[in-house]
Amino acid sequence: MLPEPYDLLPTTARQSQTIAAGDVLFRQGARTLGLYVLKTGRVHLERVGPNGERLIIHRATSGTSFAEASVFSERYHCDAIVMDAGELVRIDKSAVLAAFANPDFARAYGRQAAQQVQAHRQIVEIIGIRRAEDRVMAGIVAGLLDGTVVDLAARLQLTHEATYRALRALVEAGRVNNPSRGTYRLT
Amino acid sequence: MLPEPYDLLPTTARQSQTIAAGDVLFRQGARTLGLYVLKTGRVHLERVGPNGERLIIHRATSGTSFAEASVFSERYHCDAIVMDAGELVRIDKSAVLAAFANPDFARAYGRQAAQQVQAHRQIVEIIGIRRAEDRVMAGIVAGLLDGTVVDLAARLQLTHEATYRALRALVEAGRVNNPSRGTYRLT
DNA sequence: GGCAGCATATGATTGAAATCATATTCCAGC
DNA sequence: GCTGGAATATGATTTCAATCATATGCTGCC
Repeated sequence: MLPEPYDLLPTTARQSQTIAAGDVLFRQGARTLGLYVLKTGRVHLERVGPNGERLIIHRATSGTSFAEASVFSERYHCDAIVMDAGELVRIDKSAVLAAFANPDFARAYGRQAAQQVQAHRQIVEIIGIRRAEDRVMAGIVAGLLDGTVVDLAARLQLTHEATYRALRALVEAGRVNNPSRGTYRLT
Repeated sequence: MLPEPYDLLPTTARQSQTIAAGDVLFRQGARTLGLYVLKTGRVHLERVGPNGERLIIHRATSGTSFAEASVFSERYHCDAIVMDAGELVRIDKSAVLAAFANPDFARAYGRQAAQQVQAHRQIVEIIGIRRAEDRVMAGIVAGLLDGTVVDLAARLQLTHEATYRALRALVEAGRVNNPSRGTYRLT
């Protein structure tokens, strides 16, 4: 099943496809087809700077959508390149635009988008915390430690070494529990 | 005039108010009234962690909206505290929810939200760049240097000193032009 | 016109996270 | 049940941004 709000769209609006590493889903300047929901694998969105630098815009991970803004645009503004093989669903631009006439879809979209914006703002604030220990603590408080420590480290823009060290310091300070290897929770 | 998409709402949905430093716009747990558009001043959104830590969720700046997700929620999930005096507009939750029945509003909302999500993802990617020089370069390529260097530094989560040094290095490397004191642009 | 405050700018020192290295545990797949 | 790869974990070293310090230019305002 697709994540909200795209589960409300007719099945005709979706198109599943498998992707292999190196595949290019779209190129900067190409006509927009719609957005994507990544089931498995990894996809990078990249843009080439004026002097030829490759600038990563976004790294899409399993279970998330990307290129949502393409629904409102004529052309893609970046390249989408598959890093790891997997599966995705393409969702028709026209179907999404049409669905905005349905208030239920519109509200579901709005809710989802507003929550995502909020989550991103919080991430930016947390990443702005300089001390690794404080940053990891904030990340845990924000509920970012749902998967592995390696995942947490990536979300916090820290190396996993720094994250492990911060976790140990937090455990030693009694602010975090470490009931078993690899599991940490708030005291 | 209000930023998109709130300019499409009836004027009855808005309520202007002046705010003073220290004012509390809402508290965590309070019934939601709606979202806010900050005209001038500064507002912090904060949440108290389980162990009493104050965690800043977001720092709203002039011209931006905040608490958008409250439209879809019964209770505010954080505190909103005025840091610097200014003016804002409160926008009724019910008016926004009703407006989603208007496809024009819904699409404008969707477009705005999708673009904001995209911008935030890019910021997160850029902030993840370790070397100050590369980070500043990416920031410039992304068009983040529209105001002062101090503003750029804040957006990049760098100190302004590090940002100035990076800019000088980029100028010396011929990657950035510094036609006059305080102005930098891509070569 | 002078003063306060902020942006610009850069040098010296410090500190903390990145990097490099290494070991163990866990799990999936053969 | 073995093997390879990833997560967990921690130590040693290096690097580079933060911090502290200082100076100048610019702007608004009293």
